[in-house]
Amino acid sequence: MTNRKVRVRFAPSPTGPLHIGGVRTALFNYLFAKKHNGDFILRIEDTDSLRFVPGAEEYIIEAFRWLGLPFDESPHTGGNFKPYRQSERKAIYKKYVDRLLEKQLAYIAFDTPEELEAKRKEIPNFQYDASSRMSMRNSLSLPAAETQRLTNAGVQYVVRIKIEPGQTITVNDLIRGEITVNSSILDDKVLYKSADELPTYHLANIVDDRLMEITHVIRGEEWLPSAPLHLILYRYFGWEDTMPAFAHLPLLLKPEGSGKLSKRDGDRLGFPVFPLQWRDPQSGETSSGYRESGYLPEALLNFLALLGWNPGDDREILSMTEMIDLFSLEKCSKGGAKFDFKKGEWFNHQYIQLKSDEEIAAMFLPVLKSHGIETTPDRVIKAIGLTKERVNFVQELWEQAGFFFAAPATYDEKSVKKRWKEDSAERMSELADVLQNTSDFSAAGTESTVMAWIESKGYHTGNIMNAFRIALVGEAKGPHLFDITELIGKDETIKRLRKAITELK
RNA sequence: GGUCCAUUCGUCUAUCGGUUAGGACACAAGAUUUUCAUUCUUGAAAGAGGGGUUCGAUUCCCCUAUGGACUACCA
Repeated sequence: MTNRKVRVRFAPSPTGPLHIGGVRTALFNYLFAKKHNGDFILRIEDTDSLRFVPGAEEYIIEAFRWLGLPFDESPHTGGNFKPYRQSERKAIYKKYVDRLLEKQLAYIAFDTPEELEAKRKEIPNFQYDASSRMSMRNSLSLPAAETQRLTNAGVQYVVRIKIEPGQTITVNDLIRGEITVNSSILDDKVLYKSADELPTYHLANIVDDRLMEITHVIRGEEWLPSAPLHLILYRYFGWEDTMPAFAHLPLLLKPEGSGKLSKRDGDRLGFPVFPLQWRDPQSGETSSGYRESGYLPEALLNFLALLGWNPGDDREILSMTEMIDLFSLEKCSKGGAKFDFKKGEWFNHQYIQLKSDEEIAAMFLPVLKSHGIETTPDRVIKAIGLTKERVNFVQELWEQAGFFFAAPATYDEKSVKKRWKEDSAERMSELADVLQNTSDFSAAGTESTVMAWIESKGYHTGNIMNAFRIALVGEAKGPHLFDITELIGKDETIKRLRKAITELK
């Protein structure tokens, strides 16, 4: 087992958009695989025909493409272990179900959902197991001929695993150590449904992991309670020698209060819980996505990686190669992590600073266009160089740099009240004249001209400059004033001064 | 209810028996600045509680409390 090639899988169920917790699970799988030069596989677990949502699989594929986590094998990229969609593996599962039945490690049960529900109402804490199975309708309690008659008649049934009570089951978890339970607390889980000829998760999971030669199962903590069942299944099949190692990741929790992270939290606090925007085909309801909210995939991944894992030192900004290099399951924490989206915003800020002005400009161009701005790439790049350090998201660039491309439509009331003095209109008028006669309109040239003028007149620098800023920007914000004048140019600068003079008086 | 898992600043975390318990986000103050930000500096901020083991426990064990997951013919 030690010399087997590392192979891990991410196995989502196409029942809706990918949850951010799922993205993190996938990321950890990816990091682990790449760290060990192994394979990262996508397997679509669509064994629940009732909950299938159209478009969900495409969403998953698109999300991973955006995130930049390529699969070595998947329903779309193919591979040596196809098919990778469980609904296409029906025949395979049937074979293994029959094997369990033959070895009498599983049995056929005819109890209908209604009967089971009635039973649960009748008996508190009812469990379908060794203590109760003989009083139910199944191939263990019924005469063989009757079982035969019912199946022949096409009566729907399920196959249940036959759990031997009183056994001590110990599962070794790479993150948590040994977990021991008594098999008596396990119930005879359904492995297969005749209704759709599909297995349930538990059976499909074991069979596929075996057949696909998965070496490590890295999944969320919600699977911990069923790990003993999976171990028993491996034993029943006689596959314990190649059984994958298990690692159960801590859960992502609500930012405040208690409970696991849900879509509602995102709506309430204003952050996405899905990588991409999702429109529910049933309700038509739209949920926001990280991509549409302006997150850079690298930033999202870096942020997510540090929720439940640390590199072993104080570094926080880590490239994908660094994360792969440093990753280890031993460094994963055991406790759940509250989702601090504020820190996610900070990560995005950091990654925006890491990008070149050209790259950011390319992302900002559509935003400008949406505001009806036509301009040259060169101007956009320069404007971004002056403003990107102020923003967490590309979209915010409009607030911080929009005035480079359009004169203020309105003037911020507060700023005007505080900075636009009684004599401001008069001073700005004089300033406009001074600028009109300035030949060198570079930032340095304009600055020395204006400063000399202020000094010669004995004006208060702050008063002049603040009023000037309001005229150009519309409020008391923005980068160095003469960087703005240089970029918007002489004509526009003077035009904005005149406009402010008439509008603010 | 039962089973399992977890528990260090508000949050993410470091610490693998001996530390002034470190870093980051958020927060506060200060510096810088012609504005607002950024940036920089500084500050406040933690071992759930109780028993053990030990010369010595945040660290190991037990109990309690709290939180979480699971308990479907869902994954």
